[in-house]
Amino acid sequence: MTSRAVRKPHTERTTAKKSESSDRALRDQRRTPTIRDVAALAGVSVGSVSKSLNGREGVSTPTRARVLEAAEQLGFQSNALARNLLTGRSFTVGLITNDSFGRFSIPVMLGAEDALQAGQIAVLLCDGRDDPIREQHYVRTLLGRRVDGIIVTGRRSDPRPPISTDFPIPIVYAMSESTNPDDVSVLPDDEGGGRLAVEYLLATGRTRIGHITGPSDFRAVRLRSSGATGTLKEAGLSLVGDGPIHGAWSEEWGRQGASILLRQAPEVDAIFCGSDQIARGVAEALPEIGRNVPDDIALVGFDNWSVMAEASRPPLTTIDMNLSEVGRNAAQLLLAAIDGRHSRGTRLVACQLVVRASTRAPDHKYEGVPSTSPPKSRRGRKLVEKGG
Amino acid sequence: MTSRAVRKPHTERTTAKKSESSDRALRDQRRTPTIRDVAALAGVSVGSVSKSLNGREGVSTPTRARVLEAAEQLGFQSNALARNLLTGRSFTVGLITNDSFGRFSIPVMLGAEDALQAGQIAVLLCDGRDDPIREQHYVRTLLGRRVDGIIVTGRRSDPRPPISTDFPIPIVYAMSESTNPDDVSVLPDDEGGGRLAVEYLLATGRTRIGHITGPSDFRAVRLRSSGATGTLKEAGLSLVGDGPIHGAWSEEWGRQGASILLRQAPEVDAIFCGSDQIARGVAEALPEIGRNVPDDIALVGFDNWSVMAEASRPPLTTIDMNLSEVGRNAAQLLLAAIDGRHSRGTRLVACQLVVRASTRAPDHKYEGVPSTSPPKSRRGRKLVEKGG
DNA sequence: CGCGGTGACGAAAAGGTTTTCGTAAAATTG
DNA sequence: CAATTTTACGAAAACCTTTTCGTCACCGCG
Repeated sequence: MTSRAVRKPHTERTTAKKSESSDRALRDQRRTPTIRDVAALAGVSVGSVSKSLNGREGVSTPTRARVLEAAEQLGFQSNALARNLLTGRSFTVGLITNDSFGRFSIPVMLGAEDALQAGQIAVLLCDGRDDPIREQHYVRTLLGRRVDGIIVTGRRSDPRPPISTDFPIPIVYAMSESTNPDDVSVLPDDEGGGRLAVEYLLATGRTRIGHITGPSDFRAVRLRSSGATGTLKEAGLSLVGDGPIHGAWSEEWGRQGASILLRQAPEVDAIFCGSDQIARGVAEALPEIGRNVPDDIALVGFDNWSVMAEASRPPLTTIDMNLSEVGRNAAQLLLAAIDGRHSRGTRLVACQLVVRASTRAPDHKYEGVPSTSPPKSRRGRKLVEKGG
Repeated sequence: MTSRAVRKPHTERTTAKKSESSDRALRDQRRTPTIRDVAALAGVSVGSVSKSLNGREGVSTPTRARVLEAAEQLGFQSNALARNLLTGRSFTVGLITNDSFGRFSIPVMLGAEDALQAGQIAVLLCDGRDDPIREQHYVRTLLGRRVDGIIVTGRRSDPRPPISTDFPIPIVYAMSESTNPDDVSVLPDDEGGGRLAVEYLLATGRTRIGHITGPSDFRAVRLRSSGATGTLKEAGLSLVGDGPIHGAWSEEWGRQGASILLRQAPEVDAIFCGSDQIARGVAEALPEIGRNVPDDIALVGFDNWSVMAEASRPPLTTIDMNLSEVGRNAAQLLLAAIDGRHSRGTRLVACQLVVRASTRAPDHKYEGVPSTSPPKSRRGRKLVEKGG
């Protein structure tokens, strides 16, 4: 370093500043080192340190090496606060969840977190608790923190009002659609899931299919039903009994629903249920009524909630909503929007059939790999422009 | 504003600057307004705006009102990045989770988020996935973002190695203890939970108690067992059969375990299970062996996982670990540490008994409110200095 | 009327980084 | 060897806010 000072008279002032900085660094060693400390230790200016550390050109190889070594030695870590202030971006997005119970939004969150962190973006977690006031508070806080975007997730029976119109940063709604058709939403394809279930039952030779599901004021319930009935219709069939049997999202309801359906339509040979919980209740009740699963009656659930589907006797064939894929897609759309590539409308993520013992076909007719329908290439790419 | 300028000649330069800033504000209206824009609109300096907005003294009432109105009009929101850079604090903590399945760490997370946001602190979410490399990466990132502290949560069978020794910011481990006794950890009181279960069974007149639980290499399993056996010992009793029966964390194992236990000890009149899943399996199997729940055999689970405990037939009496309380405590300890009030050692959060039909006492002898034992005042305040 | 005290406000620095611009040295060319 | 280009580096501005300090005006009191 001395040789440098000799070689370059104009660095004298720098050298002076350096020793001064060194003193400071010595004085309080506990302080996390700044770029100035690195500059002082390497005997260069802060500008050169910045260039070296960020791989920019305009600095010679030996200098760069010296800087890198100094940074290493000091354990220097660039202060993101300062950098973000300068760039005006925080490299952070807000994640507002409204599903405290968490069963649905957790996989979505983790999928989103995964996709975002791959883009070097951090996630600020906010639990909105379905409280609009709390949510607005979070939105304000997030704006104050200059997040680059916001993901809103939550399980709701119906589309939700948008957080705000004319918002300064991009928003993506995951698992909960905004009522504003210009907003970007990502949802599981509940209707496609219903189709998948019935297609598979038909393919395994079942024709007298019943449907026990959740409350009819859930949009997902209506979509799954319409997917199921639509597929039946195309095959010239319809649901046995008096159509979909609506009740609560519980095993208890599954047990009740089973006996109701069996009374309405004793000829039933397959039941498509609106959730794994319901399906499990049905699986428990059927043997008590004298029907065997899957030989007498095949059973398909919904959610692929493994702890339910696997613990059921027999384990449940079910529809997986690919929730983490929903989260990943939402995050990718948000990243694109942050990057200026805006989109609009609702995007559906395809569901996937997971086969377990509750539908093992009595005649083993169905040998295909059902989870490849719909084709992989369409997965998560089905874009439906709705409204507007 | 003009009157101001007249009254105070020395503000002329300011006035000039003001119009210049106004031009800038007009030029690109999309830009989020800064404190300078507010200052320009209100006709005061940025310093005065800062004082007005933060409720500091040194600014007259009319001026303050004018500033507030200007800020309102512009929708001004103070840039947290700049403020944090100045204070050196980010008012953010990192939350590293290692329980991707989420059933345990989600309530902890939400409890922590709740407590932190009450302290105006945001939460950066990181999914460590039990991968040390990934975890280290997150730690680096978090340090770069200058978080004020870190909470590490995760479900592990045993204490985990600390993230780092000699760390510049406070760390609290929640639901997973650090092997370093100087670190701060918050855990549910599994042993106390075991005591609670057996105390209640004894109080309802059961004396021939069996124990079916999870894998013995889980620390929680050993603690729950020892709580149970300890309480029995104090009553001059011991577990029936050959002691704790270990198996998997599944309903399937519960079913198997039930028949094993019944073979070992046909006289059993109560079973304490290591999880609700196991208990539910037991509840399913017992009637098939000809034993009624709760009349012949009382059943207590662990976790209070409502979807399991309530769907079981009969619904399960169980032990609630107060997980969100664990999270809240962890957050409060972290806030205290950030505030300079450091602590050390492991803190246990008391469990709580939740009574449902699986233990309804045949003689209705037990009428107390069991969930008040241990006393509320002790909840979450039991501090155990371990190690060192 | 003059003096001191007080209150209101502006100017400026600080916080750590990136980026631009200017300058000096080195390298290249004729 | 002179002239020109290239390269390397330092200085300084910019990002936005908070806080301190200095200054000016006004009020009250002697």
